[in-house]
Amino acid sequence: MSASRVLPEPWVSVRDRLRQRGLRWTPQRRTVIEVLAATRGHVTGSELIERCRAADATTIPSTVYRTLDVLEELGMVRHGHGVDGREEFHVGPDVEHGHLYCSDCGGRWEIADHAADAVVRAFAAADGFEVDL
Amino acid sequence: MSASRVLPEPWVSVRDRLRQRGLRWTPQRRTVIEVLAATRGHVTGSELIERCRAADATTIPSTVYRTLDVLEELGMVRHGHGVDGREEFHVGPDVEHGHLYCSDCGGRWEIADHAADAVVRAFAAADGFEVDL
DNA sequence: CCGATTATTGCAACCAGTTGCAGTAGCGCC
DNA sequence: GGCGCTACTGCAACTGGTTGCAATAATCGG
Repeated sequence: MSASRVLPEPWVSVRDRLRQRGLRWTPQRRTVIEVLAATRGHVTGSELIERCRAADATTIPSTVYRTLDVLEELGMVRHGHGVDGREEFHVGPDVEHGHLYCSDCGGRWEIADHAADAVVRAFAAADGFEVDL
Repeated sequence: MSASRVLPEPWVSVRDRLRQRGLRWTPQRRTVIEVLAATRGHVTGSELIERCRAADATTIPSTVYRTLDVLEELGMVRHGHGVDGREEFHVGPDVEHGHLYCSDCGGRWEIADHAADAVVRAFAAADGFEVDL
């Protein structure tokens, strides 16, 4: 239970990918990555920090955010901003996707693939833009 | 020059529209509205505050934000969040529009009308959603 | 295994924005 | 013109997130 489990798939390679880039594998990064590995879908910055603190009480916000920056560069997460402007992270390597927010109930849906396609095509047709959701 | 000029079109009526709703016309709101009236397109929250302070050094942030909330309810402004998650206000009564951000240069374009149309239609066709940009 | 290099951490100060509260002051009514 | 109701202001504390800097500690080469 308390023994260190092996990280699930996309995450096992992170350590080596960091080192290949001359970056370092630290206990703090390990904590963040373990939390992310146990997370699916979306998290806000502060949720993430809370969970990290649960795993290691000495966790410090700025370190978490900086780690997330690095992980984003590796393509392991993607960040965006919710309706309220708060930081939100998509734990990937997920498919690219967009969101739809319901102005009545505040809920959120992911944009269905075929709709996303249609949108991308719409922009391409209209202005020649290439869209990266 | 320093005499109080009459506010330009969409703004003249604000005072009365406020009163109709039981809201009040205060010097602070006047300042914000004058600044907005002199603004076209987009502003961030802090830009707005800076400009208000230039007009009246006693301006206080929370008052500005609260005034913006009220004005949003009147439909005079719309707020959203830039790529960096910072508050951004569209000074209206403008047409509805969306934005496209260039991931290479960081620039922003407004979404052309016909493209916006296409997007709205795409969602309607895909899921029956009604889109409010 | 040790020492040098330098990425990373922890901290503290700061920016943008929000919120609760007590005092102030618009506005409608007489 | 004065009164009362209550919306609004100013403040201070707080949330979420970012940044500069000195100290720390991964990692690499020998």
